[in-house]
Amino acid sequence: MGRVSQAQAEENRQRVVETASRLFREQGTHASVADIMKAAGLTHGGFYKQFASKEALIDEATAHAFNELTRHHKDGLEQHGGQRGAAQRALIDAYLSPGHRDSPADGCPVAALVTDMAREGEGQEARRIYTEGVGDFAEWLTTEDQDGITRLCTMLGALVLARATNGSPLSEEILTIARAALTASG
Amino acid sequence: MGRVSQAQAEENRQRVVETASRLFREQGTHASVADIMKAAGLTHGGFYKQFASKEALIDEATAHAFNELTRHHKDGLEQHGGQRGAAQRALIDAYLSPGHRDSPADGCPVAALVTDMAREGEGQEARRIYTEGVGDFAEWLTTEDQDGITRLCTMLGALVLARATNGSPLSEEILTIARAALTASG
DNA sequence: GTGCTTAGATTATGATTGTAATCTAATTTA
DNA sequence: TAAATTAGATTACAATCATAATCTAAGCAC
Repeated sequence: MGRVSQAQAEENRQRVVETASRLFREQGTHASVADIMKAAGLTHGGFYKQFASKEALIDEATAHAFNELTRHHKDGLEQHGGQRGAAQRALIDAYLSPGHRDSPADGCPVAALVTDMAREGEGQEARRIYTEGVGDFAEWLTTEDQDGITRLCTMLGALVLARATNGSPLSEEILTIARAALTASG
Repeated sequence: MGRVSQAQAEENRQRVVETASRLFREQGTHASVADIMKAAGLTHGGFYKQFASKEALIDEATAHAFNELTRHHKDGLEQHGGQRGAAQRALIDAYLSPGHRDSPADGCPVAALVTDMAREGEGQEARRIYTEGVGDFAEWLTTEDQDGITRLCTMLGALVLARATNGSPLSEEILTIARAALTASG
């Protein structure tokens, strides 16, 4: 195939970013350019017409995932009529659900990318975005009587541990116990 | 060079396992066979004289790291004259120290491998060992008034988040706040 | 509508990967 | 000590990777 309209091209580019954002969360940033392009319905050679490098895509895909996360938090707050406490409790329940554990691709990027970011170079834009996102998430989780950072650590730790032990009874236990601990205190 | 004594060969093999155990924690299980062998002072071609596959090495290296962890816990308990509470407090302080954050290679395998294990196939021996290790660690952290699983989630979450945000002030904050939260309650 | 431009397909490149065969020198074993 | 064995080095292989040049058909400006 040859050329495509500007609008179509922009839509395709956006689909690549979305697809990458999902595959990176699912497989890590080692997910190959070829796989991403194929999953987006394109061929790998065309990639460099739209992106300067794979690193640039990682940056954009990370930003995209965190924008989604912010929107998700906003929506949650709206759905509970602006009541922060209720929205937080609902978030915790969803965060520590088997569904979220089993679908990292469209789940929390803080959890899905945590190890990839730790291994990324310190100068990467993706890391900057990630760090900013962690701060925002922690702030969002803060209540009068409990710190958001601690709550985030417990939630995230439980989720990644439940994923790593998935398939064993321990995985379910982790989700249940962490949910109880988090909803009891805050 | 040609052959080497059985004792030397066994020592070399063990060094490969130790080196792999460190590199996997530092770089993930994507660390290449060639890199591991080079770091162990050998050439990559000889690898398959000692190991059936890379997967077999991942299994052995994971087991090795968890044996180290168990020994570390035992030593900690001994150093505090068998007083569980004191040993636990010391462990938490060390776990959430900048030193541990900055040295994943000889740090906790539960934290370092968490994402790799989540992405590993469910049939892998390494996953079985990992899951078992998580259970042991949680049990070790249990007190009369607090569940070990929750404490482990908070500790591990804080460590991996501090690593992912390393270089920013938030990273230090995460360590400090999580340490305070964990030592206050238990 | 003609021609310039370009998104995406095709193909190529050099690096790196896991795996394996072959070689060689030294250790075993007989 | 001579023969059989084998740990590790060398080399090779097919697959996969990020990147890039080239091709081509269609959009777009004139």
